[in-house]
Amino acid sequence: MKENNQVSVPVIKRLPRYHRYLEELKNLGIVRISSKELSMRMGLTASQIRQDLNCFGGFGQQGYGYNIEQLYNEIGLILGINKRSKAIMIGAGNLGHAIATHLHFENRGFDLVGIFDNNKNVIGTKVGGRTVLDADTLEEFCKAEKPVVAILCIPSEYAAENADKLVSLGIRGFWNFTQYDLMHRYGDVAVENVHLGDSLMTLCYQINKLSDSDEVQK
Amino acid sequence: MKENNQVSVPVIKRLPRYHRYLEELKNLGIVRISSKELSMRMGLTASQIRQDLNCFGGFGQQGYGYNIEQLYNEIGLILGINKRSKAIMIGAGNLGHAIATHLHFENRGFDLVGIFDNNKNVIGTKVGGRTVLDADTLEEFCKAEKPVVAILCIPSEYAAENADKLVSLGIRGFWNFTQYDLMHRYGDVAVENVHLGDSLMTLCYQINKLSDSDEVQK
DNA sequence: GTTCTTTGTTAAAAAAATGAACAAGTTATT
DNA sequence: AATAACTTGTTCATTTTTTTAACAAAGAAC
Repeated sequence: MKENNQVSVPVIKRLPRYHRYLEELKNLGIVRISSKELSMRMGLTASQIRQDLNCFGGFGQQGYGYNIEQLYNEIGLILGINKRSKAIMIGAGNLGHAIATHLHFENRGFDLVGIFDNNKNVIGTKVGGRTVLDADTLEEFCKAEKPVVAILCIPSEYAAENADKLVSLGIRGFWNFTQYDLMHRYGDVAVENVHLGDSLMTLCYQINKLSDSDEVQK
Repeated sequence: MKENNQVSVPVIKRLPRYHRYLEELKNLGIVRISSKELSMRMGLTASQIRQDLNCFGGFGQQGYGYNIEQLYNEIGLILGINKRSKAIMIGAGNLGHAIATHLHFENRGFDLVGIFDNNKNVIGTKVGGRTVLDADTLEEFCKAEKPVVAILCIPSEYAAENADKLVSLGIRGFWNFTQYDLMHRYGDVAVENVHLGDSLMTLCYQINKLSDSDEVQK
């Protein structure tokens, strides 16, 4: 139970995965689980699980293990997904459209309260039950609604100017789908990048490495 | 120049980022750059850049630095994005549609040669200039075309069965957009996960941590 | 030809992640 | 009630990764 000092990023990144596995176990009707059993299901070590969880508190009991529903809720609390921070989306193109309709924001701590675009053909259309708003009304909207997170689904070349403007309008975090690197640009602004192009290139490297080693074996 | 021993994953994950910065510099017409200058632009140390690049070979020259175009090409070669591995997409829903039309596969080492779905309403429609094929013809298609990578844009509950089948049909890598954890399931199969839900939860954590520390300051 | 720059490389130190071990508390069994 | 079997929280050790520093060697600039 050491909430005082900062928890490392890799630990945080593992929390959603724990959450997913616990949800599945919960839905299977299983009540308790030991770190050992969970570790085997998840492909980790029991030690790592116990240490990860212990960054936030002792949720288990000796001889018993962890109560699945309780641990599931605790991790939800740690992640803060029970709160509903307001999010807006900038860019309602192909990708924005898919993100807006595909993701369950409400299960992950957010409310998607506005979708903006500057394309006259898109403004006014419905995306996942929400009407796409004119980007010109963004400032007005932000002053009224005070969203904290912006989802950037715009071409990379417009990322910097949009991000600067959004920060000035009170945005405190970005879900960044552009290639542009927002990190290190602002002080106290959270940035979560989804660089799909980078991800695809990484896969490319892995594939080529596999076929290289195939050739070596022959 | 130590190509013998395995290069660590974090290094590989940084390569696409170097590639992006170099492309930008190239487009600006800049010819050469030192590790020091690049480090300042990218928010890294010069030492780290030199060490990363040196995993693959000596691409620079003392007193000169790196030739941007050459380094750009070298990193492309390392990643293998000049080859064109065949990829297929499974699932042409919202997300699949967006991925297929939004990403430039051909710049990242892949050719998207087939898109499959089992929804009769989607089969036969065009997605990014490609006709969506019937999932029932997948086996036949794979035997003829021999794709190496599958992009999974299907609901998580169908991920396991589809992945097993695809591996048996010769697929050697997955770009996995489902929540399902494919890792550790097969031996020599590359998996690149894009867990959007996890990413959003991580952002949620960061946002809440920021506002917590705001409250502490007050 | 001298000075300046900057790499590739090695080494060392620091930080972070992972794994092993165990006392102490809980549950199950006899 | 006593004993055995489990399993956590926690500490310590190991491994991995990152960071930093240093410097000979080689090209660039003047």
